Amino acid sequence: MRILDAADAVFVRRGIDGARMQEIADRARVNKALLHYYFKSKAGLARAVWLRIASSFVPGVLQMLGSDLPLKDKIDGFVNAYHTTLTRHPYLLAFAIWESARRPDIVRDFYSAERGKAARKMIGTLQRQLDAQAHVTDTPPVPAEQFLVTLVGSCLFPFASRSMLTEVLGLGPRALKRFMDQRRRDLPAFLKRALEL
Amino acid sequence: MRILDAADAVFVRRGIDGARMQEIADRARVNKALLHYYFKSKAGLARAVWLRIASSFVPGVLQMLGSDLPLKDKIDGFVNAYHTTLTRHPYLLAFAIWESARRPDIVRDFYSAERGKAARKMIGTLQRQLDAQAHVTDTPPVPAEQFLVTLVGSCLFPFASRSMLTEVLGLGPRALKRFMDQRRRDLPAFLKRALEL
DNA sequence: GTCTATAAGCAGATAGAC
DNA sequence: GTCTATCTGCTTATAGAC
Repeated sequence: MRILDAADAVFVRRGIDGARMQEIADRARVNKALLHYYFKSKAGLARAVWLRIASSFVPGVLQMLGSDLPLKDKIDGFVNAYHTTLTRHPYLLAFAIWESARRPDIVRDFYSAERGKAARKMIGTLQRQLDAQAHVTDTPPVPAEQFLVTLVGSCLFPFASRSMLTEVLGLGPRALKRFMDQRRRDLPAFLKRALEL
Repeated sequence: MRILDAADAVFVRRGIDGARMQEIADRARVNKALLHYYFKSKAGLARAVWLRIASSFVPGVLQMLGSDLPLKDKIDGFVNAYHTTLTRHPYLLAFAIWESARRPDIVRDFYSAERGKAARKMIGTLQRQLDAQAHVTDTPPVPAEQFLVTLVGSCLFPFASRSMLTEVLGLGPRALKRFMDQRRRDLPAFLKRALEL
């Protein structure tokens, strides 16, 4: 739908507060009145956009992590998947972080009962794999929740903090791309090393 | 200064676009006109707040990372420092991520020539320590930039994504606190394990 | 369903008294 | 320096024609 695509682009770049209905209308080549006709209010449109984004970026990965793939393949799969999509959508993660912090209810809105249950089950599967690995290496097991957060954080964070990154590391656009390409290769190895995988 | 404190609180919670000069004035117990008298415009006030925040949260840590402390102590120090300050300022990181993504110039504004140089020097020190460690373990050296991003990302990310975290993991406030306390203890160990420190 | 026109309210900014 | 009062422009939202 043209309106949702336009709204997505504008909300993600400007934030819900910074977005203007007029800009969305222009981009969708309709007029403001039509936005209200379909979505009632700016908040309604923002909600629709948010749910669409979450639906397209979260469930697939949750399912993959909950599958019976070997742990190392999950790490590779996760890093590759988000490197691909977040490279294509550079503003998306900062938007998701900000709006989810500002309006926690829109997150709860998305994690309905079923999705929450699926997530819990995914954690269980991950934990069994980590326990098995701990058995092999004869070390204390790593809690699945902690590992998940480390994986997600170390993988996603650079996409959320690009401008801070480029300044601290002093990278131009070219060097930044090289850095991220290297990261896609090296991060999985680093994480596996911590697990002695 | 009362105005800056009030502006800080309001901007961090609502974002620059979502903040209202009236709310800042009320909180500072002055009137809107005075805000403009001191800071000229909303943008000017936001800039002042941003620089104050960055000055108080970044340089100390950069210096610590560039010191000649042993690598393991730096990891501990980093994780402890940010767990303390971000627990005290729960909205701060999401705000920093969002505004730095939306207005990259305010980041460049802060990383003036000297600070950029200090950061580069810090990376150099870190790299020497990682090289030495690679020599000890007889493994390929970890690039300092990559390690830094992994450290920062895995440590900071949960503070930026609290609401998503609690939903995916299904944690209440109590359980979340336990999770973060455990993380403060376990994350340094996990990272050291990857470096075989 | 899609448009034009406009209402109603609010936010940032300034003038000017004290 | 600090206040009250006010201006100006913009933004969401609706009314109503087609």
